[in-house]
Amino acid sequence: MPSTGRGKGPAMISKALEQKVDREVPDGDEDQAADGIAVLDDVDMVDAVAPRGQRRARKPAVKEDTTDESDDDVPLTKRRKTVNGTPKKAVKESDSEDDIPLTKRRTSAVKKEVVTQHSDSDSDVPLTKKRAATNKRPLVKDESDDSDVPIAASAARKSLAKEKKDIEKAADVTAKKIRAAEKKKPAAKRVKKEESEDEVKPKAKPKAKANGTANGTKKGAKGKAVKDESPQEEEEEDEEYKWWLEQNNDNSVKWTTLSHNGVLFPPEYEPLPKHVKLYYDGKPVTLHPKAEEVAGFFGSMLNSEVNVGNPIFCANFFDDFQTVLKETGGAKDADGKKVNIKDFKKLDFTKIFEYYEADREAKRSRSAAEKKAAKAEKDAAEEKYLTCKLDGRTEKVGNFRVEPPGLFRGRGQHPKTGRVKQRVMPEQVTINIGKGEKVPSPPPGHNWAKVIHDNTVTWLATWKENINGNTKYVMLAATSSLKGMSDFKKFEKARELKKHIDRIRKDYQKDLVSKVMVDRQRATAMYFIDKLALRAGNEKGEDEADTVGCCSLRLEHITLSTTEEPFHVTFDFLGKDSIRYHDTVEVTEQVYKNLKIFEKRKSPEDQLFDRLNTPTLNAHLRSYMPGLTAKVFRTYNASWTMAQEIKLLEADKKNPLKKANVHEKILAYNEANRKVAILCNHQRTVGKAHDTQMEKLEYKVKEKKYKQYRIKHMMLKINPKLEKDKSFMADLNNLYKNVLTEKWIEQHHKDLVEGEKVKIQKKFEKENEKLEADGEKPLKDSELEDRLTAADDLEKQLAKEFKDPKKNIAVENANSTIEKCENNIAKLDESIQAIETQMIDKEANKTIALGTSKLNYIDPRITVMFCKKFELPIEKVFSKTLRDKFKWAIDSTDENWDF
DNA sequence: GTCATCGACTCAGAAATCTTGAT
DNA sequence: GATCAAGATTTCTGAGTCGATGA
Repeated sequence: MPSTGRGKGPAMISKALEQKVDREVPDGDEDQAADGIAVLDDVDMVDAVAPRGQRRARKPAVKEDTTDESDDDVPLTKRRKTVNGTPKKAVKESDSEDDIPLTKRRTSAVKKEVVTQHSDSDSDVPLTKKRAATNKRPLVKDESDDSDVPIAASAARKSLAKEKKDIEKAADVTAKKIRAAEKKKPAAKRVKKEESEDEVKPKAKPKAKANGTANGTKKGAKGKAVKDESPQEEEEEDEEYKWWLEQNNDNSVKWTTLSHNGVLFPPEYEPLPKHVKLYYDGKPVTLHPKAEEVAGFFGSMLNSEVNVGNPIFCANFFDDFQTVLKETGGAKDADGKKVNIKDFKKLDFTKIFEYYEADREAKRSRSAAEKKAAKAEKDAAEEKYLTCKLDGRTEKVGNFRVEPPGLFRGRGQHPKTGRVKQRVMPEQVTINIGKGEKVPSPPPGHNWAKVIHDNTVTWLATWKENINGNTKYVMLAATSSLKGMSDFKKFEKARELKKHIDRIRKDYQKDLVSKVMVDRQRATAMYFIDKLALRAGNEKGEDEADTVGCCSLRLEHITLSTTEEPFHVTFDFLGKDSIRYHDTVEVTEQVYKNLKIFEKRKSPEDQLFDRLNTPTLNAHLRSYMPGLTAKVFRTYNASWTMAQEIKLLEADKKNPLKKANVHEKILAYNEANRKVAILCNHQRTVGKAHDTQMEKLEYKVKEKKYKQYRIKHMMLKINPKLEKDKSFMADLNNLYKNVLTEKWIEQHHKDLVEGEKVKIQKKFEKENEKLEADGEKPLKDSELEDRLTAADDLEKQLAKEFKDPKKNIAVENANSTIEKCENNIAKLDESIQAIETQMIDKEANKTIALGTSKLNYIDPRITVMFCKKFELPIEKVFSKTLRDKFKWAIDSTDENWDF
């Protein structure tokens, strides 16, 4: 694991160091340099240290003594912490300000800002340099080296960065407006509002239909999503608990009564049939069922290249497999002699894989009735676990199934990936249930680990997994009231940040030039968290994948630009789930300078922000707003971006979206959604079939263009004078030379003939099947041969056309006129356009996952507002589950709602 | 008082399953 | 209306965040 590199940099930033870095940084725009990036020579900012060496709040020297700096030379991890884990600064500020209404606190904050020379115009500088990325969703893949970086994402991120300038300006204006409005309110009311901010409930409209469409129409008539909403269910919905209409100010108590039926254990292991064996060194071996089960874990996933192709996965599996073998008496050959399994490469799981594949295939190919029966049986077994009673209400349980044993699939280079996840026994499971409620029975012959009655938590059952010692929980479904309330509070907190964002931004811009290293690092980190939506970046252990977030970035994860592209930083690191973040962004000159300073005296594997960690950062953020953490910025920026994108759509009076068709409305929504997904770096792996699917679409386009080409030739036959029409002939030649090459036409002709043959053959076979079923004689083979001559004729005709299209493409319909031909060409044009739009959309979504942002980051009320404003049925953008999850938003939001 | 560890929760992409639409 | 592939949705469980806890 790389060293933390903590405390390697100086505690204070000397003027000499600043000047040295100044000489090193590439020449930038003079105006920009003058724009609020001066070194604060006149304001001596220091880390004040308490007499006993305890860290003190950072204050201007004019107000506090400048003392020993030694503490700043001490790595963070070695430093003494602060009161109750909260740095003194936060404590001090909250001491002095916690009791003051936020609106009043703001006044003092503004006063502080006045003393600085800093201008906030830095925030107006676009994050990335303007790029000639005219097409937001390029169809052609960039030829750059970063083959696994989402190209579309990268290009779109650039355009998003340009928009961010306006988005931030709007945020600034909004924050000021909110505070101005609150200032006008009577003081008593203001205090009350701020105190209960977290508890404000969305207002439900009197007659809102919880699950209906946004515009009040009946739910969509198609699809399963709506099919399973029976009248009975609707009736139940009417009696449903609308928590958003009630006040509940107690955060610690999650429920009063709770009853449930426990958890569902996976079925016992079914040993393989006797003839299905693991092979070692070419010979079949017999294993104890326990070892066979483990071999089966690996054998059944041979097609999962991402796992079995990973040497760590294989090594860990083999290690655990050998342990199980030892414990169970090892492997034996056909004669019952012991086989020493010591070389992974000699293991052959093919037979096991084939067995499980055949099993999967058999399941897939069951008849509809069989599938239905199996599902009914499964549903019946699960029924009692599906719901629980919480405070007398029926609520859905989420993951009531105990995770089955298998191989741990750690993402990326997780050091434990491939290890055996053991079967969870009832003796490991703790049940949480209401006092006096009937405790669910453990499986026969077993006991629960414990039964507790803790109403301050939301889980129903828990156990520890054996790989990382992590706790697993059975919790309520996302559609439950508990999760809904929690979701609502999350978005309200993000909305609360809206009021403070301008001064937070001003403050960190100011701190970017602080003389105190820790402040300057924190400000730079905040800049990244705010502008790039980076995650906080907790410290990670040796036994986890090496992934980072903002605070844990190392020098090796950033590259500062050279003179050609001043003030650009390239980020290249693995984030959550080992998803690569690779992007070059433009930063302000001051941020660039800071990074240069932070790099001094460090190695690539050292921490960039060696004086910062997530608790310190979050403690600082809490000083602005109760409950503010780095994570809130992601929610805020995602929702704010979405809301601004929708405002842009609204502002487009030339092309009113309200009048557009449903498809265009969905596209517009997805386009905005995509911007949020790009901001949050939500990626997905490119589907295996993506390239072939794109090729198919491309072929379809060419096919249609070929049809146009033929029609144009027919037009020449109908009206030979067209040959003198320059524009007509140019179109025709262009189609031939630039779109349809000779080679392509030749191949297409072959495809057409082949297609015709297949069609004839299939029709023939089908007719024969029918005849046989009716007990009649099948058609003779000679009949098929006769019919196939039609394909031969087509082949001859196409060959002639290929040789001399002008002469041999004949008018197919005697009634054809120039006008009819033109109509046909226009129709083909429309169809081509539709396919091309589909291709652009498909390519744009190739590596970007829209779901995560829709599910977790975009305030659902923005979506509901969008649907109501532009008259789009909500089910077009929210699936059934999302409609259930966000019932509170659907029920309480109108078209004028604003984030 | 400090700080590593733990507990409880949210967020995340892959895989599994279901639905839709073209042929 | 049967079949099949593509697309949409749901499920699963690993990976984060962040506050609390206790040595």
